[in-house]
Amino acid sequence: MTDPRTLAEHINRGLRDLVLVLRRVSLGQPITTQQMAVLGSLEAGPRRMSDLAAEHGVRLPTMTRQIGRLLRDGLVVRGRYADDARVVTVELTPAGGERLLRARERRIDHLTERLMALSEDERGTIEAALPALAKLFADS
Amino acid sequence: MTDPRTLAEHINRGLRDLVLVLRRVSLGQPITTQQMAVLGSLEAGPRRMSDLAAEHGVRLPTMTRQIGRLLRDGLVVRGRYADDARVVTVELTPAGGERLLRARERRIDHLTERLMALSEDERGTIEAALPALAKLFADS
DNA sequence: AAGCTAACTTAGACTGGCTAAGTAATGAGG
DNA sequence: CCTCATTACTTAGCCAGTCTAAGTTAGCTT
Repeated sequence: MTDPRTLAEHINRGLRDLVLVLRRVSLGQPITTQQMAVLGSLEAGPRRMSDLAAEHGVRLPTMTRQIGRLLRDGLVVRGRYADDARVVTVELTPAGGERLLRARERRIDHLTERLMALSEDERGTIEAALPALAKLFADS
Repeated sequence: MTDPRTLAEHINRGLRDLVLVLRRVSLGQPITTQQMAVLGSLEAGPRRMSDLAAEHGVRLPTMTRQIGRLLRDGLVVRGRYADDARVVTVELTPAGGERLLRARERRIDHLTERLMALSEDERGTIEAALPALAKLFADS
C-alpha cells in the first residue's frame, strides 16, 4: 500500500483537477456557487448570521453582504431572535427553496451522467471510499 | 449496489463539505487558490494566455488581470511567441517556482496529516477509488 | 490591398472576500 | 440602577476575481 504522503500528493493533484472542472461546469449558471452554498445552509430552517459565517469560513461582514444580495433577489428573509435582540436570523423564502432545489437537481443530473460513463466496478470503488472521504474532509 | 443517482446525491453532499473545508483551510494563506492554480499550470513550461484561460474556465480578460497581478509580484514573466506575434506567453520566474513549491508542500503536509487520522483500511478505499474519481472528474 | 479573423488588452460593472470602525443590545460590577 | 465591557451585527472602504463590450494589432484569404 502507498504511504500516506504519496497518497496525499495524488489526492492533491486530483483536487486541483476537481476544482478546475467545477469551475468550468458552473460557468453560466444563474446562481453562484456561494449563493447555492448559503441557501443550502438554510434548508433545514432559519440560521443566525454568525452561524452562517462560521460554517462558510467567512467573516461576518462578508455574510452580511451575501445575505443582502439574496435578500434583494427575494430568496431569503431576515428576522430577529426573540430571546436576544442582537441576533439576526435568516430564512429561505419559497422562491429561495425552489431555486435551491432546481440548482441541486441540475448538479445531480450532471453528476449522474458522469457516473453513468463509468463501469459498475468503478462506481463501486467510489461508493466504498465515500465514508473515508467524508471523514478526510470532515469539519477539521 | 446503490444506483447512480443516489450515489450522485451522496457525492454532491460530499463536494459541498469539501468546498467549505477547502475555503476554511485556505484562509490566511499568502497566495490565493487561483494564483496557486495558475502557477501550477506553468510548472511544465511557458503557456499561452488563451491556453491558460481555457484550462481554468475563465475568459481571456480575467486571465490578463490574473497574470498582471502575478507579474506585479514577480512570480511570472511575459514573452512573445516567435511564430505568431499576436500570441503572448507566460513563464514562471524562479521566485514563482519557489512560491508554488512551498504552497504545494503546505497543502500536502496538511492532507498527509488528515490522512494519518484515518485507518489503514480507510486509506485503502480512498486509494482504490482515486482512478475512478480522476475519470469522473476528468476534462469532460 | 482590403477586409475578415484571431489573440490579446482595456474599460467598466458586479460578486465576494477582508479589516476597521460604528451601533445597539446584553450582562456584570459596584 | 448605572456604568461599562462584551457580543452580534452593519457600514465603509479596500482588493481580488469574474464578466461583457469595445479597442488594438497581427495573421490570413482572396
